[in-house]
Amino acid sequence: MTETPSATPLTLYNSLTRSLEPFVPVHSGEARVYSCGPTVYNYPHIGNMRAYVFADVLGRTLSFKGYKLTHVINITDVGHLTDDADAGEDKMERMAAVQKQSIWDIAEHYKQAYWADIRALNIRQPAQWTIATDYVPQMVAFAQSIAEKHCYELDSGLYFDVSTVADYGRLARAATEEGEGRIEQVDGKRHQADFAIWRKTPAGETRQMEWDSPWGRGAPGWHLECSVMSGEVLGFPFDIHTGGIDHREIHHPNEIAQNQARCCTNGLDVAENSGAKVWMHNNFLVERSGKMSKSSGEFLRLQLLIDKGYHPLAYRLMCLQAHYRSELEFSWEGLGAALTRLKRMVMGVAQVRERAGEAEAVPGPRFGPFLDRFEAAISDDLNTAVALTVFDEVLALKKVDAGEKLAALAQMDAVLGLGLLTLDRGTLRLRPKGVAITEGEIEATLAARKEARAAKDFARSDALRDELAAQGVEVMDGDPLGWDWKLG
RNA sequence: GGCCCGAUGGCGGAGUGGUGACGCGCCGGACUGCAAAUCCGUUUACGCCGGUUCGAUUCCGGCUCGGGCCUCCA
Repeated sequence: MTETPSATPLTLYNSLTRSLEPFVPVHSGEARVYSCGPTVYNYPHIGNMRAYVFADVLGRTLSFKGYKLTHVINITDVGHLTDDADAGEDKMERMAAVQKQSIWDIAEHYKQAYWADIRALNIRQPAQWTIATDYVPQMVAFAQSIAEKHCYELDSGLYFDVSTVADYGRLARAATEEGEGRIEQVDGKRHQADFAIWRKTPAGETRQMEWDSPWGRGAPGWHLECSVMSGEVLGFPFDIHTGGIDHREIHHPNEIAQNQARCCTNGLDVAENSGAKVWMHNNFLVERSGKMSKSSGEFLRLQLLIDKGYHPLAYRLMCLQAHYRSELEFSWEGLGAALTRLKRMVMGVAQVRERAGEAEAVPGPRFGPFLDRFEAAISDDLNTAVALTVFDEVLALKKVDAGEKLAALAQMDAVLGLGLLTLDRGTLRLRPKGVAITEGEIEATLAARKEARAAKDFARSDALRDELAAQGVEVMDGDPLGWDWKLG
């Protein structure tokens, strides 16, 4: 019997070719990944966070496969307009006006909120966070380098002529011509798809964020930022560029066009010409009541789930149960299901930990086939849903060495990122925001109930249990914790 | 109008040309004073109509329904 000695090759879906491709790093043994991060003009909603859970699993998988990972996530704090007609307001400027704060304060506040969510979801820190406003000089330089051959100037700014690069829009699979004329046109644009590289501050106005440039005072275009930051930090071409599936239509095709111009290449027949070899996009988290849209006003924040008593890692598990390229249906019921599963996993691992003791161990041959299947699943375009089932199978194995089992579980959790080796049941018991009862009161009532039970006064003990239930506390005699919050 | 995607059991969600993943729920059992928690076991599916095939949920065509993008969004 030959154990599979060689690791399963990593296969990833490349949006540019719309096909699964074996991962071949640009630099041997390395993986350089750039992920489109948030525009920090508002809180992220849980759908936004799915993109970072996805990017995190990708990064963890690359690490698991032995690649030296360099991951960069950007923070956009300027230039992202409220619409794509190059005529809208800057999102940052608008929120600053609404909240009567400086744009810098807005950026800082929402950046911190985003980072809090990143931590709560056990998303690993990237090698570098790039902040757009830190790269303005480089953006100007980038723009200058492509201006002559690929851009033209209008009163409102410097525009990129999409006809100057081959295969514009191939990523989106969109026709470049026609157009229903449904978006507001900017006077003078040569092609509907042309986009702003530099937006001039209108005469007589002053923006909170503006810089000098050869085209006058103004701000960089949104698409320019990602081309500049990814190229600066990772170098063209780098391995993988990730983002939400919505970016596949506009933002990334524009980024690719800029990269083609910058690299002085033309056609996209050679993947390197797009700046990144592989473009990956996660699908949306959807909610039946409508799309998860910020502009619709209300949206689900991670903090809301926490306030209701759902541990954030239950949301991460919910994401992992589905493939990143599939739409995922959000519901409270589904989130509750994930929390229940997470609790059981955590309890199972805790038992293994107890029996394993302190001894370090490595998984023996008994675990080989399982770990192979785990790796095969994760290597198959990140099939976390199947990988999870392998984890569960290993957890359920009887009569195996606890230390070895723990080591096997640890290897898998390093990819899943659920923190299963450090979490305990108590940590998952989040206090819902709405409840008034204190834990001291709960303990007191539980003590009284214990006495009643000892005295076989079941009427009283049941009454006390009902009393707790009415306040959102569920009594569980056979559970190590003894009680838990009831979720609405 | 244009481009694209999907349709799997109560819910979510994998996957496959032929032995019906998995999770949660339900049901049964163990445990419990009774419950809950936990553990064990069990149940239900592949939108409709054709075609290819020895055989299709899986491939092809049509239909119906749903969704996304084309306008800010991960």
